[in-house]
Amino acid sequence: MGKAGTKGVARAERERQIVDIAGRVFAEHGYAGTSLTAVAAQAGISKPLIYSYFGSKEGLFAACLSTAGEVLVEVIERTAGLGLVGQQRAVVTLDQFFAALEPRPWMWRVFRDPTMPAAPEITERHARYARRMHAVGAEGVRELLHLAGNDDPLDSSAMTAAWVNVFDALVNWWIDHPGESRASMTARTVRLSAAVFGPMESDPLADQPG
Amino acid sequence: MGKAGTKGVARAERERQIVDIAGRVFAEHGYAGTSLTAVAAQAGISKPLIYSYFGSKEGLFAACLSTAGEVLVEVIERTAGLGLVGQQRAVVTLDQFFAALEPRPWMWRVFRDPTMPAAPEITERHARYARRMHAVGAEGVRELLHLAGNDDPLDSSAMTAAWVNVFDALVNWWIDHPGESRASMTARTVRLSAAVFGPMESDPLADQPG
DNA sequence: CTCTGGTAACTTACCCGCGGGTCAAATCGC
DNA sequence: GCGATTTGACCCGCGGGTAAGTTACCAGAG
Repeated sequence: MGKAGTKGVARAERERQIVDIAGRVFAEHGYAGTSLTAVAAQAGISKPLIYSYFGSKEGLFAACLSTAGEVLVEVIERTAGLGLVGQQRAVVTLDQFFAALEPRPWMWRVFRDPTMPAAPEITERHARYARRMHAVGAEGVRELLHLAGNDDPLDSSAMTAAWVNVFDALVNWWIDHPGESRASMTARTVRLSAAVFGPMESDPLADQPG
Repeated sequence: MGKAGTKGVARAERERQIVDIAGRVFAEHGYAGTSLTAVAAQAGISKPLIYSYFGSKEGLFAACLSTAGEVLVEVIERTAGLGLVGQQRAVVTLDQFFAALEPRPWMWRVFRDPTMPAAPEITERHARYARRMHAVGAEGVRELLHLAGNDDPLDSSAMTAAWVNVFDALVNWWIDHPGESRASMTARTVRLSAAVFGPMESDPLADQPG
């Protein structure tokens, strides 16, 4: 594009901007289907700048992955700490996730990208976040199964995978329906949860943080 | 590898073999992450043979996709025709899918490959199968929601997406646990379904086809 | 039964563009 | 001037795709 030379954008700020745009592209086409030329074009900068800041395509993806992982883990652990149970816990967790993903929906898809590189640096980092999130989800699932008299660990494992994918479906459905607000999505999950598990006693969202 | 010249394998048989191996590789690495060189190596043949039979990488994927689509649509439509409802319908459908996927588990992942090429020839073919499957699933979901007094079409759409992903989770969990037989998977879904929806009145698998 | 041509089944060797990655220079703020 | 920021131009391997030749099988002709 233009000439060389600084445009007065500090490194930290530029890095944030690149991560945000790269996240969007990775989310749309997957890691394997994304070219850094495309990312650079989207960001309005040149490819070598990305390499100068992130070292490699994997490095850039790792930065996006860390951003996503930090946010998602924070949300799920904070929500789990509220001490809710059952249906209410599920609905509030979803609501908090929608809130966290509203500004950057790409985080979810990047975190679950099936074409993620197999480099140990990436897989280990991903596994660290995934393990923490999985632990929280599995705890809730065990609780639910225990109430039904089921303590089979493999049942719990399969059910946790199913629950995570329900999550995934709702987030993706939301991304595919940009007209829906966070509030309307949460109301929807309340209705759907009631249809599956039966109605709840009280308003599940009373006194929840914004 | 060896010399040129026919090895006495008829075209139809070779095509089946290539589709089966390509399906496995596509399922493992996704369309975007798969190279035909790798597929040819796996199949023990050379790359031009694949091109001579399938024309292009997209053509090969289309063949895998059609194989998967035909099988999956047949299963879901046949099962829907049994006239079951609610929990029983869900469990029996899963059981029939496990049976159909047992010999070629790659079919499910290929059909749901998010890195699938965007060529109209592919997307249209996929959409045709997906629409038929989706229609069956959506019908069951509408039924369930209607019983709970909910007739919102968007709720139904979101719930159908969630249900399909539950499916996806269980199939992938199965693929990741090769020790599990179809029977043990089905027993597991019965237990999990009971934990979520409450126990069923009768044996859901009485008199079902093998 | 053999010879011969045709065809179907294959392979080696290659082309070419795309995309990851690098170098050295150019430009700007201070 | 000096360092941080930024770029155009380039290298190179990988992977999709192709051209042309090689081998085996199977007619039918003699």
